[in-house]
This record gives sequence, structure tokens and C-alpha cells, in this order.
Amino acid sequence: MSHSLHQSLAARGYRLTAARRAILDTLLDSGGHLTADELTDLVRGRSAGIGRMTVYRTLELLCGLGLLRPVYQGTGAAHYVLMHDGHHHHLVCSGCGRVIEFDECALGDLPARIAGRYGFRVEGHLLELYGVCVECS
Amino acid sequence: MSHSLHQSLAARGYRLTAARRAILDTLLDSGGHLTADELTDLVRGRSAGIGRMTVYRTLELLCGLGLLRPVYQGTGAAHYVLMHDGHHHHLVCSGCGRVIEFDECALGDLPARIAGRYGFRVEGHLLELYGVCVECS
DNA sequence: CTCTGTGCAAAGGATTTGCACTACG
DNA sequence: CGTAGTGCAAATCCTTTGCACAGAG
Repeated sequence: MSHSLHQSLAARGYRLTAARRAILDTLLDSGGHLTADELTDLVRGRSAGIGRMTVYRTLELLCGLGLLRPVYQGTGAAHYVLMHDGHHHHLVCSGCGRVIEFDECALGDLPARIAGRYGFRVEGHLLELYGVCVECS
Repeated sequence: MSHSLHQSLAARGYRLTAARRAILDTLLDSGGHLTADELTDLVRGRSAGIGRMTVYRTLELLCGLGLLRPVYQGTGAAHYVLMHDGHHHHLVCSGCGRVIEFDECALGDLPARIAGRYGFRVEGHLLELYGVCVECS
């Protein structure tokens, strides 16, 4: 499990450097939902001397491979979420801005229907539900 | 149809100024998928003298009302998409970055199940499918 | 009339280059 | 060894404030 990201990189011919290893490990341990800066700080706590740009570039690389996804949670910096098993599901509260993850995947045969209709091969997805959480009701 | 946004604002006590009217009309006509800057240019073509910040503030307002949503398409500026009828569906190609909209909504009774489990009232959603389009295969 | 909304300019952040240097494979 | 990857600093770009003025209700 903690090797899937590393192997995904290696398998595509990308080098597994110390910096990338630290970034990947931090991402996996943190569970996602981090900005680039938050991630940089965490990475540096684990392995000093890693530059902000290396973090940015690694994030960009992972996004290009479909393993990570930037989401815009209102204001400020982009948050990056891991696409565990190719998908990710959010509940976003309009009141307090809180983000809750949930696992239930209700897509059914939609990917197959999309493939049939648009010739589009679906590899992953992000579903965000917007509304109001219990506390904000 | 072209009045739903205007009425949503008016009904909540927001003023329907000339600038907001122009921005709302442009948004509706363009079909969405615009950055703030692209929208500003379009708005100015229709009604000169409208400032960039007015556009930003109107976008922020609409996002707060759940009528619009910022999405992060890779790099650069945020793209804003209209939440027609509270939902929006994307096909995003990892190859060329193209974004295709589709209408099929496959959520079924998920909102009801989420409400039961998390006490979260679902008002809208964004579904993004990632993969490879026909041309990039 | 009053208070919300607007526009400008300037500040504040986040992200991105350019380039010499390091180290993975 | 050669090339992909790194780190720093500076540049660039997007977005947000502060404040005086205009216009909607």
C-alpha cells in the first residue's frame, strides 16, 4: 500500500529520489487534503532541506499521472487530494466550509455508459456533494 | 431561464446593479468554464467600464450561494462553472486537458443515504470523471 | 436618504521560471 | 557517466484589501 505510489513512478521511468520518497510518504501518511505549503512543512519535518519547488513539481507530476488531484476549496491555495483507488468523494459544507470524506461510491455503470457514448476511457473520478452539515443546520 | 440567477440574487436581498446584470448575462451566455479574467474581458465587451474586482466579488457571491463553483483545471487561474439545477458533470482528459460536459446524472438515492448517515443536507454536486478521450487514445 | 456595491491602485500570496549543481540508474 | 531531478532567488500571475465615490431601493 505504501508502495503503490512509489511503484507507479518507477514503472513509468521516473527516478525515485530521496526527495520524492519523502514527499510520497508524507502524502500517504497525511491522508491528503493538504496545500502545497502545508505539505512542504510536513516533508521538511521528516527530511530537512527539501525545497518548495520540488514539492510543487512532484505534485504536478502526480497530478499528470492521475494519482492526485488539485481542488479549490474556496480561497487561497489549492488543496491536493489523493485519488485512492482512482476515486475520491467529498461532502462540502457551504456554512462552515468543512470537508468530510465519504467512501460510498454510487456511480454504478456510468463509466461504461460514458465509454460507450463518448469513447472516453474513465480511469478515476471525484465526486463533491455541496450542502449543509449537521452543525450548520 | 436567463432570469433565474437574477432572481436568486434579488430574492436574497442583493441589489441588481448594472454590473451584476452584465456579469450574470455573460456567464449564462458563455456556458461557463471561464476564468475570472476571461469573464472580465467578455463582460467589458458587452458593457464597458466594469472593474476586475467587481467580477471577482460577484463570482464570490455566486459561489457562496451555491450557484457557481470554482474548479482547478491544472494550472493557473481558477475556472468557474455554473451549477445548472444544482449539479454539473465533467469529463477531464489527462492527455490534452480538454473538458467535456455531460448531463447524465447517476447519483440515484445517494443524497438521501448521505443525509441519513451524516445528517448532511445535499443541495448540489459536481462530478468529474478523469481519463483519456478518443483523440488521445 | 442610506447603505450596499463599485472601481482603482496597491498589497499580498501562490505558483512558475532560469540556471548551476547533485545524484539516481 | 549522462541525464533527470533539485534548490535557490527572482519573476510572474492571480486574488484580495483599503478607501472614496456612485447608485439601488
